[in-house]
Amino acid sequence: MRTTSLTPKIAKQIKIPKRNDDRIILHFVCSAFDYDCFYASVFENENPSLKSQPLGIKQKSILATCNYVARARGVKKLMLISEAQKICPDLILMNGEDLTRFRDVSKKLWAFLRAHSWNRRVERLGLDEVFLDVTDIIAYNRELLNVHALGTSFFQLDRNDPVKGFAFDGSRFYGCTQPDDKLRADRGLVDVENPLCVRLMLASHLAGYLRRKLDEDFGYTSSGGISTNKLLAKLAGNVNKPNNQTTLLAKGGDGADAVEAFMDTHSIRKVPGIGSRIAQLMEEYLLSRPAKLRDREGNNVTIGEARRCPGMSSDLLEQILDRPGAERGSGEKVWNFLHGVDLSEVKEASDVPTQISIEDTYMSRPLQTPAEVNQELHTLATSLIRRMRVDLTEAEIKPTVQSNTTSCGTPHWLAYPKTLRLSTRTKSKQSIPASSTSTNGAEVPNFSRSSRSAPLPSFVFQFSPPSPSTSSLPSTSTCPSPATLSCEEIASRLVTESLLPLFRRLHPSRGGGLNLALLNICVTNMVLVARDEVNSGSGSGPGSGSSMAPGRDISRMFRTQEDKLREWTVYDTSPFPASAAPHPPSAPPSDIDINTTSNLIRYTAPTGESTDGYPRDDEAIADLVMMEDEDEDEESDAQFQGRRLP
DNA sequence: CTGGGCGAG
DNA sequence: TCTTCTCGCCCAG
Repeated sequence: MRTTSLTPKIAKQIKIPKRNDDRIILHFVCSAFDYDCFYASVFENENPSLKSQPLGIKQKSILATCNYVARARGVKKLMLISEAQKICPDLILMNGEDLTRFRDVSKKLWAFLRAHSWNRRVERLGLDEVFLDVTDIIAYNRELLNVHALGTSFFQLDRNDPVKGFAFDGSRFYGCTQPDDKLRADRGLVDVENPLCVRLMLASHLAGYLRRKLDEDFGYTSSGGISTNKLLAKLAGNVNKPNNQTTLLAKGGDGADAVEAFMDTHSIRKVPGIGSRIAQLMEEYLLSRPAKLRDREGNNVTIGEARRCPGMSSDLLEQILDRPGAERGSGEKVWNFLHGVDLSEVKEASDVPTQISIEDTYMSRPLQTPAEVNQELHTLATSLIRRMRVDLTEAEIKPTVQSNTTSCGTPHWLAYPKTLRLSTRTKSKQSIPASSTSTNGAEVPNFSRSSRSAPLPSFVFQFSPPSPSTSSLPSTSTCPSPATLSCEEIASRLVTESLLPLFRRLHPSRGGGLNLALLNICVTNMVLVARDEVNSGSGSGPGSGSSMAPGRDISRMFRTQEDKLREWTVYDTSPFPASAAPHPPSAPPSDIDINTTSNLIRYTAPTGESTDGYPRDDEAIADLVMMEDEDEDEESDAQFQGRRLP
């Protein structure tokens, strides 16, 4: 069909992307093998006696993952619980539907790595993966290197403190390399004349140090990849899992391009950034072309095959991938990937997420009645409010990570989400797997989510002590705060005033037979609060912030290197004040622009009266809801308000 | 700005 | 049986 009619442009010059070796990128995967093994590791760390027993993590009716004791007994991840229990009757099952504990561990590990960065380029991917751009640290340490005493080198982790760091043997790589010619006498040795080789060697020792600390200090093993961009670092890390690292060398022992050889062994689906949709489109094209690629089982087109396909080019790929809504420039992006080139930057660490969402699925028993929906929305909304308090607020005095105490300062919001979104999915009888392609025009009505959004009312920002749910004490005992509302109270109001109107927009038909397999609620569109002079004490809402003084606010985000590393030294456990007194010992890097750190918007609080935009007027929203309600059937409203018990 | 698609784990 | 529970980016309208 469409794709097969594409013809390579013959006369056009094909540009071959050139790798850029300026950067050094590290990639870590904690408790590798697969991401959800991380879940098992978290439970094992909470309760070490589990390590010797078969442990499974369940989510709904399936086993999300299991530890290696369980795997040795034949239990597999993604198995049905019933099946797993048949195979292994003494399987210990933990519920992994609530991700809180995994998030907490993930944050801790991420904070550790972040403390070692000099440039804030520390990007999280999922809960258990992190990229670091360590170009600057490596450049600095390369200058320190004494080529005549490589064996007794010292890696400096802090520019301002020559003692902070570790000793290493600079004549060798740490961990594994790729390629790794075991027959060569110079295996693992460094070509001192080659600057890139030296930088990769240094990075291998840094990665090794960080992985050792992750293991020793936190109890999490990890795999690591070391290369010159995110793509290569990530693929390299896959080579020696779960508890080792791989440095991708530019040249093999024979001087051939090792990166290209390395890339060519992978199937295109292994490339992060080439997902199912892109891979499918590429395969449709490639498998219809050369005879060699055609009649073979499985669509495992390799990178080498795609790259060497006659006429293949950035432009051809752009055509192949062109479809309504397609990302522009993805042809060039994929063409770059095929050559081991990835121009994307490691994003800077951000203190606030761009969205927070909570969802639950009801596959085995879809929700049918509005009363059920009401009940579930309440549960979800309560979790969402709790999460907002955890992830979008900060106590005035920041707790130290080691002591793990939540200090009793007046918490304040770091950001206000502007938008609330409700998504649902109905259970469809004939859910067609993505692999089956519609042959002509008629797109498969692939069951997917639909959503509606509305402004998030500001009463959700009424404060209360941090996470009363996790405290064993009655919530009144600590940090009494004015204008305190519990998560449940806020959730109830949110359901009736915002979520139900949204739900009715999504599902105008009344009565039962809703057949919902998924509910998701999400807050997004974050507006960062300038948190300088915190308006402590007030039940701060989006309108109550004082005007900001951006200078101090930003400098606070760039604490000095000593400050950050101090968090991880054994002897100094003193908490540092969050907004310490004027503290400009080392100026923040001038090249950092707050606008590039995230796509979050800074919130400038109006100094006087409220503005026409944000913050909104609750009453107006309430009115809107009332008006909408008016043309609704009252009986059905009563159904929505009703609480149904299981 | 909204609603959907895709890609990551 | 494409499963679970997310998060982020990008697009068109």
